[in-house]
Amino acid sequence: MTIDPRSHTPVYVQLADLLRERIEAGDLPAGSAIGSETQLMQEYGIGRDAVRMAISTLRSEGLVTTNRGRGSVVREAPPRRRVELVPGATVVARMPSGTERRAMQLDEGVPVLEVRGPDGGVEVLPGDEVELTRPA
Amino acid sequence: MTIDPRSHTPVYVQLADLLRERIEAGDLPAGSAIGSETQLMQEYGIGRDAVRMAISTLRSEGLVTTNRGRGSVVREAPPRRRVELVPGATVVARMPSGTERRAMQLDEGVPVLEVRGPDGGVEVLPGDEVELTRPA
DNA sequence: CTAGATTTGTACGTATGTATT
DNA sequence: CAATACATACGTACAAATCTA
Repeated sequence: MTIDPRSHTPVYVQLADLLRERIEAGDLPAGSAIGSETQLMQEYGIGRDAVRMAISTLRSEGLVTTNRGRGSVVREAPPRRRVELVPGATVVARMPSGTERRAMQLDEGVPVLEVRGPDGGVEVLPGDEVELTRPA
Repeated sequence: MTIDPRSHTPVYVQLADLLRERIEAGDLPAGSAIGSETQLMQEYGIGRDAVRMAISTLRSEGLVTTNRGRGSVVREAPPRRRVELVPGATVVARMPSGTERRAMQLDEGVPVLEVRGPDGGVEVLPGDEVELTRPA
């Protein structure tokens, strides 16, 4: 699979799709590097903008994490703990605000679960560490 | 509140924080325009990159939606329908993949709820249209 | 420990395409 | 048709964090 600069689909979308496939196929396992910006630029003959936008897309999908000076690696999702939803509770999923995300130390592309108990109390849980359950 | 280009916090983060505050304070109600890129560039004396990165941040938080030729407006969240979590079900929240997002016509910054029933069947729900409930 | 190379982050510029008004 | 507005994509430059020799 390669990239066609004359396609109607943007170059950065093509690169994002390509990398996403490789990740979901297990070709790029969790923790492995996806290549530096310079490498990807040269490998596909595209500009830095396109590379950065592709990586940004994958970051916002929670597929990779990026660190300055180190590069981007396929994200390793933390183990999920089961949280039982108590009777009378309601839940909504949403993205955290910037300050919220920094405070909870969430990676980009990780939603939160807002659980409202029957007493009206609200609890905000990291969406990548939790699996909600209703016991049988 | 204004923007300081010499601050250690990046200009685009400052602008995103500023606009987020105005949105959450109700100063910019749902449906209202946040101003064009050119307007924001001139108003704060910053470059187009900084403006676009700030808006991109808010988009990925689900706070605004952007349309080509029209501009960015504060996002109006659709009404949530209550979905009862059946006994024995489990739920995780995650971001949709690019193809998934396009197929479900989800705005940027909107997570999905992946509900696994006791029979093993999986259902993916739009995170902005659903409120999960466990009846009392 | 230091110096340099690598890598991403921020910020600017230009140009062109596409959708809406 | 023209003006406006965002999208894509290229370029440059410098800063900051990390890694390596």
